[in-house]
Amino acid sequence: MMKHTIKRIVLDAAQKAFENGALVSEQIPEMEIEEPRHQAHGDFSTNFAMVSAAVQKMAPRKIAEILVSLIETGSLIEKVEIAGPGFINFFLSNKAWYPVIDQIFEQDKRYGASDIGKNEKVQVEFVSANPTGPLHVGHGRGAAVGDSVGNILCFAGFDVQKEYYINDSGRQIRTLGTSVWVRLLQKSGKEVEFPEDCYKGDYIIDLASEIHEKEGDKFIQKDEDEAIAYCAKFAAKKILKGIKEDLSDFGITFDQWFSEQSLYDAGRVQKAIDDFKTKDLIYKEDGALWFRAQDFGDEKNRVVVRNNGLTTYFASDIAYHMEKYERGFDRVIDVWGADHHGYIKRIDASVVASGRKSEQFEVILVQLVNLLRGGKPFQMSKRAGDFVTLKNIVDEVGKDAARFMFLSRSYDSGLDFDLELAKQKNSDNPVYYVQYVHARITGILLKAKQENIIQDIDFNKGKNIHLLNAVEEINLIKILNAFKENVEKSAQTLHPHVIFTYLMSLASAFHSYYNKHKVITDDQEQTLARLSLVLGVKKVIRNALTLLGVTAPERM
RNA sequence: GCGCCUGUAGCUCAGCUGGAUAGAGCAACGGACUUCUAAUCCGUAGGUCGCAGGUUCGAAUCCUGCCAGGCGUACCA
Repeated sequence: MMKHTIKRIVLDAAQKAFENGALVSEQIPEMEIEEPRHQAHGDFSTNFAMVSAAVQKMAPRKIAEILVSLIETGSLIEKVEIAGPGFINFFLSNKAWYPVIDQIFEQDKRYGASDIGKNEKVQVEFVSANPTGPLHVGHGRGAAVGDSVGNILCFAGFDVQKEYYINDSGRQIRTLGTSVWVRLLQKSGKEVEFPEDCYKGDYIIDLASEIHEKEGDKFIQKDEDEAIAYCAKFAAKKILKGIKEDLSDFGITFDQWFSEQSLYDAGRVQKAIDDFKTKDLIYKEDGALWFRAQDFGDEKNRVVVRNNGLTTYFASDIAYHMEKYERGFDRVIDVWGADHHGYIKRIDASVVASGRKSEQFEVILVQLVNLLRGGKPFQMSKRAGDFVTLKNIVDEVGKDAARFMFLSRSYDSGLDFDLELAKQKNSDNPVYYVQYVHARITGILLKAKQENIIQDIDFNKGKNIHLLNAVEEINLIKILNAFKENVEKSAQTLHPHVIFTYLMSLASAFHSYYNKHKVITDDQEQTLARLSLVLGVKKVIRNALTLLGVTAPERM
């Protein structure tokens, strides 16, 4: 919001300059107010003079001089300088920053929230793993990203719904049933070879044991199809329950669990195909029905109904995405693993074909997780069945460390996740660095309460803010002020690691301040000012951690 | 072959809707605990931003072409 004020000042000065004839054109080209990297360049800087050079037919530095002469310095702006090729640098007075603290106290849990979303209805769909096995590390990263993106969009003023799509229909469920059934037969003492294309994990054997305990050997006599159907239903239900528990332990809840089967039951898949047929977007070839995806930018046309009469996964996905927009979402965001990237264009094609804009469909492609233990790679092969589950990870390193690690860098890059490192309770592990700030501040506030300096460790109004004059204090306030911009940037780019980076810089500034200045001193008035500042820091740390789904502990 | 992602300090990565001297953590080296939690801080050292062109007053950032790595390229899900 500070940026806004500066922009206003620049625009006013430009207008004045035009009115008194110093500038020849009233045109204002696209200009930036930015925060310079170096302190020597002030708190804010604008490239106005440079971008205006062409329009004004004047040297940038000359334009800068005209503007600077019209900008009043005084209470808020300490000084204005011209630098380099024509940057105008603004140096703010300490006083200009104090309102930030008041805002934190006033807005508390809403501090940093934005309204850029304008209540737009957005759906974020993530994880959506097949209920054929437990969630693994890759799902964990997708879950952390999807959940945080949802939180951040919500905080930025979007109307967000989080959804999990359950692929409870189709061949993989039948394969699951077969897998369990074969294990069940083996359990009953039958010599049956385990099929190559079945799920090999130990959890299949566990499921078979459960059925065996409940039902005994009764399935050996039963009709194969009937038995497999029973096993499939039993296993899928059980596995889905496990998935829900694992996600819940990971701090994730969904607004809706959407069943693929329900699309078939409601006739929506057929309806989608019929709809495309009437638009002449479907044709028959080699006994199969094809969607003209190529007409909408895909590399080739895609099958929706196979020559055996069965619909493809793509067919139900078309119906599913149509359904999303019919539910009223303006924007649909899917979080997928990078190995599905070839699928984007085809869904996009179907979305456009059904009358929506391409911009209304976005995919967050999360690159793969490379699991390590003490620097050595871990094998994760679903085929062999010896993969590391999300539950393993959460049990071993904890929810907070896992989530923070998953969000520590952009999902555009592959992630090395070292279990040994995530487990360490020291500075190698960034989650402690940040949580420690929250705990440390709580410690200070508790001490202040004990000494009767404050009534309660949480209070709702800053005191003696004007006494905050140390460089480190002003610096901290500046970072606190930047929280909202970071939320907005994170929401606009759909990148939660922006919040991670922000947290690290705030934590660093706080630890630095803590080591240099004592909060509680003999100077009562100053102590109150500093307590207000650190409580402000505490609130912002909490707000930011909440967006990432990480807890803010009172003590560690 | 084609498509998506990546290539920045010894390692892991920020910075990428163009801005002024490219940042952080780890590792290395040297310091700071009688103090509100040393799970911390301060300092030193470390870089042809994969390579080559182009656009621009200005390029790690945008465009083109190479090179390297990961992933994908089904009438599977």
